[in-house]
Amino acid sequence: MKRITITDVAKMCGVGVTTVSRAINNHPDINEETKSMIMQVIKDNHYIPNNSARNLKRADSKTIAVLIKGITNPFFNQMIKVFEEEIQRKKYSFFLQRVDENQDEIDVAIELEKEKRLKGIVFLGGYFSHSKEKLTQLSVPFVLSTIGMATEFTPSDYSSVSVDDLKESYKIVDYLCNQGHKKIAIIAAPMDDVSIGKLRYDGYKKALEDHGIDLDLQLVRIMKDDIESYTMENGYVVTKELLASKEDCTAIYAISDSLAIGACKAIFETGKKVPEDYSVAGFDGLDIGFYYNPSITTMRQPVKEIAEETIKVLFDLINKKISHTHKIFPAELVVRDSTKSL
Amino acid sequence: MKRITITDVAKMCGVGVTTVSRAINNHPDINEETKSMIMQVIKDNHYIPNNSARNLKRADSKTIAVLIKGITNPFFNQMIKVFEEEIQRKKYSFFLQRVDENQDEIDVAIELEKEKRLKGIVFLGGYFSHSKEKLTQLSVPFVLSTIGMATEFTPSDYSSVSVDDLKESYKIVDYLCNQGHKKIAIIAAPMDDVSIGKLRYDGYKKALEDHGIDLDLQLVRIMKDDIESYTMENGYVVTKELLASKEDCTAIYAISDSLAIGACKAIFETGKKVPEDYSVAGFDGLDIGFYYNPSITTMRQPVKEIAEETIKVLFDLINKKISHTHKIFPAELVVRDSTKSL
DNA sequence: TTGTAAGCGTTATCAA
DNA sequence: TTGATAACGCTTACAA
Repeated sequence: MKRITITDVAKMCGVGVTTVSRAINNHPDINEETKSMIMQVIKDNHYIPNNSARNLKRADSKTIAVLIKGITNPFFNQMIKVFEEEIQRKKYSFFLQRVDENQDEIDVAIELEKEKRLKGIVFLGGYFSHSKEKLTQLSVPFVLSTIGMATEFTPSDYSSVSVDDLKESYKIVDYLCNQGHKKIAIIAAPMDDVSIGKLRYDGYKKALEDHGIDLDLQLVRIMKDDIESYTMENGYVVTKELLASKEDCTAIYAISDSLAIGACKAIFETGKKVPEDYSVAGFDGLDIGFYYNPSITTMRQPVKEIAEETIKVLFDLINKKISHTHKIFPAELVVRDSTKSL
Repeated sequence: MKRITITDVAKMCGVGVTTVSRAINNHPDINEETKSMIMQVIKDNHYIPNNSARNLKRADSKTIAVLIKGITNPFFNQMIKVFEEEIQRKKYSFFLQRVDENQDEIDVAIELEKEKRLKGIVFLGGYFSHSKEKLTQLSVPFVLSTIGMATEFTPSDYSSVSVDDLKESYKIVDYLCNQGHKKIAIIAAPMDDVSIGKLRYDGYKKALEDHGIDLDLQLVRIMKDDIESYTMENGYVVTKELLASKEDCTAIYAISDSLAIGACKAIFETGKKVPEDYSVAGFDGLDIGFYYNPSITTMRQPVKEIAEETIKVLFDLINKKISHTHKIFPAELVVRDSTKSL
């Protein structure tokens, strides 16, 4: 099956390629009749323009790319939907690009920017520890969404929209303490995580401190790095170990809802109950936390608002209305059935 | 920031563009020294080739695209991982393209095929009710993965790898019947679903029939079409209605695990228990089914095997080793805690 | 081992 | 309102 090009279409119609191009791209300077004639021929012959050629020639393209690291993370599911809606509402097209766990998202972004003549980029997931020099290689506006950064980084190099992971993490641990828990284990990220993993852990430490509870390193359990991070499986394996160690604790704070669910399963398997024997709390506000039995106490991130604001900031950046900004949304403590007061 | 092209690099290096191209593409006919010199210049200046130009010029490209409809479906998560591994093992590159719920996947495929000079395509999700004429517009090999088709369709137009949805669905309902259940409700797909939704429903009907149980339309509950299909929320809402209708039943068969979990939640909310008051069974074999409380009885699809075979079939097609084939894998009945015998 | 030059399929410029 | 024609940035004969 030979490929049919714009030239072929032009010949069939007995017009020049320019005219065909005009018809395709809804240019004004074209006779309505010739246009509809051309469109008919195109339809009949199933002609589809080659995007590579278009992108090559075009100077810009009204597309926003969303780069997402860890596409399996259910937390991103709802966000993607909102991104798509918002971007299309602005009459831009939306392009979702998965980036591999061990790929550099900036490299991917630069490549894509050239290929698709992007107007803007949203980064989702990952740690995002890049040098300023690297960042400046991106010549289109970009926004980090729900990628909390340790504050030592100078925030003037990029824009972001997220919750204050440290503060919100503090809140839920604070809640646990107020319920009378003193021995609170945490399922945390490996220490090389300088992003949300570190921030949530810091919030945990600070809350304990403020309640006069000494940090017990035996209760700090790190996700396995040979299992995908933040997953149910990881929470399950880590909690099994914790339980087996006979370490004394009344509550487990998992830094994601998925981890929390894995923790619950591990608890059930040892014949114990949630929350009767152990209170379990998560973070994120995933749907499954509501459907789980018991439903999971968590900090709910306002995903919809975050996603909407991300796009708003991005377009403000594109339209040069603003310089770099950092929007922080509050999370909400959702108390459900997986925690009890002592 | 001016864009830097291959010509710029060539000038900087004092060589021709061909030589630079050779360096980039690991061509053999190039002096090692000039090559490393060029690569150094490229690195220093952060030159990144424009993919649109490459794709435009290249005749073919060793890329396989996976088009997926309903990317939020957790069932696809594991498959994607396997696809990526397998494709990279064959030294091809992997491209994941999301297709919108109301987009025509064939159109997307054709466009992409031109743009990226694809070697092959995998379709995941959706109903895939396309005419033969439409199918022939695709000029590269493709395979439908886990997209069961009603058998009236002539299978000589495409290849597929999946389970026998009708047969496996029959098995789990048969199991329920053997456990003494006679009033088995089903959470099924809308009747315009001619794919797995219909097949699984047909399996249910056949199993009941073989057990001499009359089909009770009051127990056939259809997913809401204003809620995303096959989701926990949908199962939850539908089950709430079922329960409120006071219809008599002892078991609920949901045609996906996510639906089953939603069903459980609805049951809990009315103060009833699973499996004591209602047995609940799902389909797919999602991880969450294991972690849920109670763990969910389900038909586990061998996702890894299916994904691997999909790629194998695709490459056989590409290498012209075979003509269209349809591989069927057996699913496995996994009895867990959400069902009991009467 | 290297370089020149001809496309790949579009869109944009400019003249008709 | 139309149509040549020149790019866009790259790969690849072909020639050197």
